[in-house]
Amino acid sequence: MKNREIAELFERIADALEVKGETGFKVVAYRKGARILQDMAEDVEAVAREGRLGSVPGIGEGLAKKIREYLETGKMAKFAEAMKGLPESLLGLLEIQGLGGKTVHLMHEKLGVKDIDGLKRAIADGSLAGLPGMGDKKVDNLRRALEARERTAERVSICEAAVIADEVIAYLRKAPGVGRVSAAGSLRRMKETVGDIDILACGKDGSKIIRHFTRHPGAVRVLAEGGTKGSVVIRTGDAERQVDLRVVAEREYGAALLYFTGSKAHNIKLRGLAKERGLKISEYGVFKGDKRLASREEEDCYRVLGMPWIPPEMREDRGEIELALENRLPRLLEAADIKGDLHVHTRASDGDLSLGEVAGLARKMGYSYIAICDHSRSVTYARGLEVERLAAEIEEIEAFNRTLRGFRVLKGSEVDILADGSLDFPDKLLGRLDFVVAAIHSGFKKNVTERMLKALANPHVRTIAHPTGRLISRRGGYEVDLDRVIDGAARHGKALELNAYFDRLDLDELNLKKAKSKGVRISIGTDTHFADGLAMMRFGVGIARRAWLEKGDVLNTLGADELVGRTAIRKERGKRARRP
DNA sequence: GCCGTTTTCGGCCCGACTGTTTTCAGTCG
Repeated sequence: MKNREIAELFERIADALEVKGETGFKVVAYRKGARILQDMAEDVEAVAREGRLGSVPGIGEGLAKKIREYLETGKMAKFAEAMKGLPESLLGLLEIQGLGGKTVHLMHEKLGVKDIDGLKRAIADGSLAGLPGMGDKKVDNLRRALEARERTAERVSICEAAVIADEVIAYLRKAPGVGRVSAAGSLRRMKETVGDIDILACGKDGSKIIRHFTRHPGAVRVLAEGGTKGSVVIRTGDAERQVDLRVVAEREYGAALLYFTGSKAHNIKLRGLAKERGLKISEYGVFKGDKRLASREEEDCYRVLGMPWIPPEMREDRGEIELALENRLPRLLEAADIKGDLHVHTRASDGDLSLGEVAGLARKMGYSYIAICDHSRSVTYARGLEVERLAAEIEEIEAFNRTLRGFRVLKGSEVDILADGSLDFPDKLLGRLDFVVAAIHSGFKKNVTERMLKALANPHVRTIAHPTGRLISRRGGYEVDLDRVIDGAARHGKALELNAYFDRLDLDELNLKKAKSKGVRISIGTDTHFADGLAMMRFGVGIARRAWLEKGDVLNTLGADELVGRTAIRKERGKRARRP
């Protein structure tokens, strides 16, 4: 799939044009094209082959031609042309806060700055300050931006962002005269990683609330402290994270929340739509001339634009506005729909908790079941269970279940898919289980696709855990042809997992969309190993919502009887089929 | 470069902030 490659090229063309001073709408068009390609669940090659490039909104004649050229020749003449005379390293300067195309162009032209080191030298020897429009403060800000860049990660995991935001929001609720408080930005949209942490509050006296905010005990630096906006750097562990707060009047809360939640592309589409109708939309409301039509609630703003409220997770300009206008938005999966967790470890393998402890926590979450899926014998580093230990665990769970009412522990396993695609336990043992998750933990480059397909064909397997194996902060994942795995799951009527652990979130939103389009159900499991792990479900649900999954797409919205009953029925069918 | 039951040319989201200016450009979200 070349979607990302081509998106990257368009992105760099946009950067190069910007640095060459060709700002404006051409640059925007390339950036938009890049985003569309990245968001596209379909393989751009297939779309091009079927002659459908022209019908993708945002891809016109020009971009379509360049895409075809790249697919056919592996090259894009426009890219070479745009990069002519520009060192590649120059484009990296655009990532520095406060540096845009104009300034980078000027620095390159007048001072011969080519990269970050060149910029540092130009700051140090004073030549930068000599540029027109460049004063002491700008130079100083750039110096600080360079320092900050070395200290803070570009994006943080949604989990880390949520923990910080939850804490700061709780703290802000104690501010004098504060009204509603909410996370905004990509955190509210539940993106798998988050840039800055954005928080919105309302209240009569913005300055007082912001002063309270900048006095947060974890704040190591205050970047801004005004009447409507505050910005601090908060230290968590060894990292520093920027948290921005905006305070608006209560009557503007909805419009401001809509605006600060984004995404930018969603906002732009909405504003264009408003304009077509003679309206104007800003963070202060939806206006007709000077008349404010809506601003208090997000719902009001959407309503005067002729559509129902759009869930934040959908706000990416991926067709949600068009659907909303036709009143055809899907009813997304909700946290309350989840009846159990389908991937949980205990102390028997590498978890921290006993069976009783994890079941107790699950009950507190309001679940009616969990599936205990400890590792199998080959995963020695995780104390994988031998046959006898799994048999013992099965008996332990059965005995435990007899003591319970209104809750059930499902007997499961995260059984390893071995190098030859066979499973780490014999079928007879797997047949005693309620829920079998198959997974790869070794041989990431060895026939992964074939092994997964073979596992999916086993009648006892219900789902494949973390099907790409990526770890967001650490590694890309297995060498796997996921399209074939999705097709295999569809063929065998099996599910695929959405692993809700924050560093996995695997399948990701694009692959979830693909799976849904093929009719493949998704099992959401937290893969929990410790007490806080079950709560990761919120991220799984968030990503599922970003992929537009509905209740019916997700396996663990079923009750335990239905879930296990289906297994039993399938096994029965399998047996009958095998008997001539 | 994209787009169009107003348009095939002339539009293309909106406002705030900052720092540099003496009326505005650049950048950001």
